[in-house]
Amino acid sequence: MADNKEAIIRRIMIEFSKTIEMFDLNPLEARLFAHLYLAEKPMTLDEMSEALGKSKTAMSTNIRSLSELNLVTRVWKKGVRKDLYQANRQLFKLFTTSYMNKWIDAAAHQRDTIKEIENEAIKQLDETPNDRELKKLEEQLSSILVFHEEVVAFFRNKK
Amino acid sequence: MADNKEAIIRRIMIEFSKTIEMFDLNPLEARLFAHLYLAEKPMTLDEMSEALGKSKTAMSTNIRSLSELNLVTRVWKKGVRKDLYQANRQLFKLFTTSYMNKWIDAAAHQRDTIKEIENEAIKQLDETPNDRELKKLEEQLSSILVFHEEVVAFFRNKK
DNA sequence: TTTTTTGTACAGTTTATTCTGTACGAACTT
DNA sequence: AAGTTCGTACAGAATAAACTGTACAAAAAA
Repeated sequence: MADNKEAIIRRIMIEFSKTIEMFDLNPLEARLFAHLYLAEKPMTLDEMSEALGKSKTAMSTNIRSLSELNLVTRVWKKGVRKDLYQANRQLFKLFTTSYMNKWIDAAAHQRDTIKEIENEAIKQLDETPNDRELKKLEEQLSSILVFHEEVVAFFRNKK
Repeated sequence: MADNKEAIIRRIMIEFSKTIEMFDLNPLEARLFAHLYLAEKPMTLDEMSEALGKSKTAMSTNIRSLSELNLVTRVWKKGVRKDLYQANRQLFKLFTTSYMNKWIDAAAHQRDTIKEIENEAIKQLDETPNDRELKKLEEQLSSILVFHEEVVAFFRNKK
């Protein structure tokens, strides 16, 4: 009977982790979060290391990533000297927010870069207005820029 | 002057490819698409290989991935014996559609798997209704299932 | 038919990512 | 103060991903 529960937990870990990985987390980050989520209590680096069978160094680096994504929080508990981390619990909001923010930041940055290139092309086109190849290039840049703007708007829109 | 155009093309390739990679394409797939998009004409595997400086084998496997994602299309041209591929051109629709479909498929599949595990837990809970740990596990499964349903709905909604 | 050309499967190599063990500074304990 | 404990930086090892060259089946050309 206890075996059944263990088996269920193992399966949840595997499947839940897969889903979390879809949000661009590496496998260990995913398992770490899944474990903390199921544990429902703060854990130390040593405990995580023991539970997942990975080095403490790996816990340290991966818990930091999760922390930067606001997926876990460091908490204090009187009398406990080690760092304690716990999983934040509003799954959907948590993952979609950090995921979309990443998209928006990256896409906006790419858009700006494309815009710069286009400005450069326009400047050169001023000097040689009859350069048909350059003209075509500028048009392509324009369509790629529109694409980037649509992507940014798309994700902004979903928040 | 021709140098300027080359430089612009090179920069577009780099930046555009980065954006495409965000849609879960590997670097070569991304460069391949970017190149085909800028070329604005169908190309053979040998031409791509030459243009990107990578093996023909790599072209073959990566163009197939792009094709499966509906990002490129194989076309026929009278007199040309080799396979010809061209980039599809409605960037935004192309990328968002294939991206979201991938999300929806994967998330729905994960949801079903979680549902199965939950059914298993419920079945066991019928046999041992007083098992508080098992009860808690079932509740956790339920919340994870809700999460999955929200993810599926989220992406369905955006199409 | 035989010969050439084309696309791709597959094995092995190269390159990139992930993970571990050691080492060390900072903070706590005695 | 000296001695522990803790978290993490860093270099190297293990693992995974990407890429190449060889080989070969299918189709076209001779």
